[in-house]
Amino acid sequence: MRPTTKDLAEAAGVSLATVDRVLNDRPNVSDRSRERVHQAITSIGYVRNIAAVNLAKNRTYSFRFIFPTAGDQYLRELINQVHEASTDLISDMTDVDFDQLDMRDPHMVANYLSTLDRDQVDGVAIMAPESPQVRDAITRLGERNIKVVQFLSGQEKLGNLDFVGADNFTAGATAGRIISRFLGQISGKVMVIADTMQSLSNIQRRLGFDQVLNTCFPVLKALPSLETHGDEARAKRIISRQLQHESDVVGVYVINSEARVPIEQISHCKDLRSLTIVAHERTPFTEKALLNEEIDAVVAQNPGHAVRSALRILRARCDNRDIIAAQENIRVEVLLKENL
Amino acid sequence: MRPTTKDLAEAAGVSLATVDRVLNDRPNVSDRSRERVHQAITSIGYVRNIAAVNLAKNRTYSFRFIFPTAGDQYLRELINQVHEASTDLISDMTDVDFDQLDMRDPHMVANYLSTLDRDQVDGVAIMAPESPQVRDAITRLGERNIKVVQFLSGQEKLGNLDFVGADNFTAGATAGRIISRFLGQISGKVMVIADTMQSLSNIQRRLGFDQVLNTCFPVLKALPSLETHGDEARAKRIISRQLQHESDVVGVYVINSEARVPIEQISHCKDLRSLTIVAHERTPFTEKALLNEEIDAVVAQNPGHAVRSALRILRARCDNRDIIAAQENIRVEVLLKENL
DNA sequence: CTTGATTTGAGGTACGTACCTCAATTATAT
DNA sequence: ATATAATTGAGGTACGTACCTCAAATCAAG
Repeated sequence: MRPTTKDLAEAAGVSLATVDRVLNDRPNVSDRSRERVHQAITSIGYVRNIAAVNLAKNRTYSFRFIFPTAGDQYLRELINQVHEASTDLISDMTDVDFDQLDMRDPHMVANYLSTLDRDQVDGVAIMAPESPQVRDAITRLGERNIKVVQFLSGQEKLGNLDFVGADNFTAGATAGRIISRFLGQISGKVMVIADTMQSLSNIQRRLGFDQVLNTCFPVLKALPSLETHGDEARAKRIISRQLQHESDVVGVYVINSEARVPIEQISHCKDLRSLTIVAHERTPFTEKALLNEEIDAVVAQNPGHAVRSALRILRARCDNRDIIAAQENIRVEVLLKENL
Repeated sequence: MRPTTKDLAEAAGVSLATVDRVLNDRPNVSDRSRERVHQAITSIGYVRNIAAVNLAKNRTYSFRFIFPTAGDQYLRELINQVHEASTDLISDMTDVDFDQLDMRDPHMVANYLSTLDRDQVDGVAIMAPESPQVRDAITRLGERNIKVVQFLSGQEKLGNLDFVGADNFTAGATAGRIISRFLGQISGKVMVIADTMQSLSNIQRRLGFDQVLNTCFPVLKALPSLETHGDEARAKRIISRQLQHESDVVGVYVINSEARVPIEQISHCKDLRSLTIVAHERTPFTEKALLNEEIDAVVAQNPGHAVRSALRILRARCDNRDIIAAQENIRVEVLLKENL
């Protein structure tokens, strides 16, 4: 049988009340008593029974994901994963929900965050772009003791805020290597398409991509980023124009997670199979395109892992527990036709 | 507040005792009462409080991994992961340990399994090759109500036994696509090296590999598998002989998880960087070789995920809970220099 | 030594569920 | 209708921890 607090009290030569005071950081304990309890903990190998703690505290957890309203298939998949996590965690005294905000209005986002109440929400996972207002609002969340993790965006480590998501420089570099190795000795130009280059994630991916192409594969030239702003008409215009101007495009890299629109536009001008195309994130579209061999590889981060990781981190922060860094590291995955 | 058994009894119009009988499948409950309780469960949304259940049952879990004695770096990493999981789960009333057996002696393995006692072990994760004796012993473990998952081996679904591990056909096919795409239009022969081709996993990887090469990349020819039997001298002999006989070897595929020995042998005869090499599993050796660009890609399954997945499944089986299939699916990962 | 503050111990209740006993009620077979 | 079996309810204890109160013991300062 595992030692209990009672055994611990006995081993430390103090009363249960004192053990309780030490374990829960209550005042009025002499240094000597505290020391003796801590020694006893290691000597008899006492480990708190979490089930009993949770029961006694009768604590429930309530976490919320905050997503943008925009977004196509990948966002939908993230929301699915939140739903799944929600049903999985219900027996764990944890409620999970989400909200969607228009991230183009930082003032509104900050406003929303300032209305969050500690009585209703213990922690939030927020997928929002950098902005001073939002940053301040997040800081004030922390002051109200609402835990925050930055979710798949930002990553500009503000303070000691937790971040969940793959490293975007790595993701871009991985895309760069795949596109280059798949092209072999073929030389030419590579189109780079993004929704926006304002976002830190996209900038970092671009940096990683360029670094690999420049240092390892100088026969390839990466063109300046085209920004679609999520606008289908604009995408069509700028993509077709570039394809007319540049004669020897041999590859395409779609930086942001919603690859459907740009690649559909390219398919109107060129045979996709004649290009080497790398996109990000597994979606119904990228899956189908991989199977059709219309695109060649997808660099992805597992959305289910990301959601669960964010929740584990929030939970650990609420309990003042350490997080297992190795487990929370979101990998940059490479998906090919075969390993979907 | 969440409804408790008391609320449930009230809602169902029965006593707490009857609710308890229904929830824990005890005898002597009329169909009518059972029905009313079940209806009340859904109508008030009752969910068992797991913390309280665990506390009341005061149950501890004890799981054991069973590994081969042989093996090099990948096995060591698996053992590390078992240690980590062990410390992570200690606060979850779960003990985790492992044993190593000489898998070349199926009789001894079967014997070991037959000595396992339900009082000491609730479940085992076995990494053992197929064999009639072992299969029988596993069946008898089930009869003694010890839960079993097949771990990273076997996969010949015997009965409804759980399997943890990536699909090996997929893994081989993925290796095939990478090696072929990386070679581009280069034609030539591809060496295939394994420790043994007796193992089902290796056979399946080879099948997947051949399928991709044959159907998509006919300019490449995969040579017959070389079997090293884990013997360094033998590896040296057969590898150098093949490299002398076959003039146009352009790629190498190492099927089994311990790539160190075969690739070191190849390096004595050829410049590794002039070959396109794909191996399996992330180990200190493959990591270093990827960074040096001596090997080009690694097809891997995350050992930490695998260990945790096996433990989650064993735990779920002990509690007669369903498993979340999506979460337990071990992915075939592709590792390049950039996304290590 | 006295006074007041700090520290300690004893004992209680609570959390939600499991599991037990025993008596009371209801259903079924004869 | 009676005997027997099946079902139900009431009430208890237990799990390990948190958190509370109150009195007793110890300590520090004057």
